[in-house]
Amino acid sequence: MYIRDAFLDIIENAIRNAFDGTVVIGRKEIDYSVLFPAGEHADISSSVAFRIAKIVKDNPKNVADKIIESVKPINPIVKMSNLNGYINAQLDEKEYCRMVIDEIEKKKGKYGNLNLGNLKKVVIEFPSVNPNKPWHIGHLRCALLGDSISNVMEHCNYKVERMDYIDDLGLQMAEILLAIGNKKIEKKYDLFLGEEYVRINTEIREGHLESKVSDILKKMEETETEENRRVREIAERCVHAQYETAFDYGIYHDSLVFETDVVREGLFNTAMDLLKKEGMASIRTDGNYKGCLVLGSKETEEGEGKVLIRSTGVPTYIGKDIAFHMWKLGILEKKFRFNEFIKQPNGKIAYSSSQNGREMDFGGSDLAINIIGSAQQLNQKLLSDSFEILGNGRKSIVHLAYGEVNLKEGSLSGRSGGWMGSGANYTADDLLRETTTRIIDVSRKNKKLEEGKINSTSKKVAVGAIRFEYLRIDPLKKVIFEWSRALDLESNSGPYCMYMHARATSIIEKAGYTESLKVDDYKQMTRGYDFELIKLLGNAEEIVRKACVELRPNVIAEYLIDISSAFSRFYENMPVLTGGDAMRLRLAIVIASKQVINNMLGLLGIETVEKM
RNA sequence: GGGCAUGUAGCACAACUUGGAUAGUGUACCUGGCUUCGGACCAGGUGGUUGCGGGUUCAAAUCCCGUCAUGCCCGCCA
Repeated sequence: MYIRDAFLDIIENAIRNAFDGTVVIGRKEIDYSVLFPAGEHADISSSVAFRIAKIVKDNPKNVADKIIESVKPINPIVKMSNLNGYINAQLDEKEYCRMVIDEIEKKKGKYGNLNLGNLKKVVIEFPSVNPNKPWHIGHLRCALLGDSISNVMEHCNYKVERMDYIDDLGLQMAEILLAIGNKKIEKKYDLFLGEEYVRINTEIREGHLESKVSDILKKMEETETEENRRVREIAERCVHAQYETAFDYGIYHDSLVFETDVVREGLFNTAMDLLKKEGMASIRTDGNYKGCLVLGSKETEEGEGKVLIRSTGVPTYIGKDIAFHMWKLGILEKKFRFNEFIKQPNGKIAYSSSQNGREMDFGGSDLAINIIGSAQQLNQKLLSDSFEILGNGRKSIVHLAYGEVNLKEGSLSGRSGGWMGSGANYTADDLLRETTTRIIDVSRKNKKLEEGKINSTSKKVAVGAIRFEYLRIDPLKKVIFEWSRALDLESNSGPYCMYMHARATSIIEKAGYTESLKVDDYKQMTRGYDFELIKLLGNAEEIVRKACVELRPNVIAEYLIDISSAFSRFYENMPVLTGGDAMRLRLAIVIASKQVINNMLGLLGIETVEKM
């Protein structure tokens, strides 16, 4: 960030001096005029003269000249020039290289971090998959986005809580109860449930099972029934199975909230009472919604609004969601209690809401980010609108409406079995298995790893490949999944970046260094491939900021491609070990590059390897 | 009918929030490079009416208006 700031300082001062304070232009506006041109023109540039030209009614070229005349360059900016009105600055490559390398050396794993959050708490909810099926490749997109955005926000100094919401009530669970009976389980539990769910839905479509389902549903929604107890048990067991998948991909959580607890803990009723008191919900006395509690004031038109409690007294999904968010955003006095749910491979315990747990420091934030598919846009809009009122403008819900994943053949429906394939299924488990197999083949051919390490390394590379392939795309875009693309390991890929990291490692090892080395001679620095790389490495903070503010990890993926290919060009063209006088400097650049690639991959949740 | 999102080389993406210099990257296709720190690599080339039509501007993929196409949503389902 400092190069941008240094440049802004210079320009801001120069404008003040050049126009004796008669031109009023905000720092923000100057900031927006900054660009990093691709060509030879400049290392950093500003188009602010065009804007000022309009104010002072002069032509941009004259204005730029005037500004440049009053410039006092500060290191590492050494030369300013005017080209057709653009104010171009040149950096001293030796000085700038020293600054960037020192900074990376100083901050190491924290290089690229910045303070945007001031430790403000944010609850990030993902992927909230129903506990009756395995995660498919669409759920995986949600989970990876949530996980990566959590990483990024943590590195921007937010206090992040990774939350999962488990809908263990509702129709789909009643159907599962009916489907599985006392069947023997011979495969992974989530897959077993998923297949049974598809089977029973075929039967429901063809037969007369509706009344059976609604009987179960009714009993399930009552507390203290066998069905109620059993459904929770199935849900927990299913989530445990789903989390095996999550852990394979390096996805972790802090807290899980089960829908049964939203209702059971009395939290739902408290929430609805509060809504009534605030005049935001009312019981309808006639019309279609007669006898229902409806979101919307008494004056709301007939037929408008959303049902929160049905005339039968059973809460709706949206009703429970609102209650849940009132807790999430600390609007309710009433609290959930939590118990240990599972110890995760990263060493942290995930806690779940539980009848007999204890109160813990979950929820109660001012900011909630929901990573939920675009299909839920309307509900999410209702939610965030409600909370603008409820929270007096201090509470906000941000819905990241990511585009859903589909197949060429159609949707990945859980109910009709769109996620089931002929050879492999479109599950997250199968995707990882297929990708790992593919990577083991490549690894064998390369003969860089001893046989005993091929499997574990290839799994890491596979996770990197998949995570990168998902995260490199703008969250809002819809995705059509294809095996051929998923299994592609070439340039714009995770393995490519991981490969460059491994290459860097191997160069450093060959040079006989393990840690860092001190460089005091930057004379060998040129304006070639070395400087192109250094300029990129210097931009990390800018990139992380953008990714955080926009909730778009793809910004980081894009950056990784840039650094990795610049690094590749650098070491292909500027030999390190045989670099003579330049050897130490080049080695330092390799060490710095390795660090930045490692940090940025880390934000995407990709673990680096030393060899592959 | 109303709302939201998307539309950029054959294919997959970036640049759009904040207008700025020749619209970037990968794949595919064509050409070249391993006795060299690791070829999951590098160098060069072909390929673009930024869906379409207007407008604003010194300057539009980017902003505004209109229009077309695609997907999703609009239930006392979740």
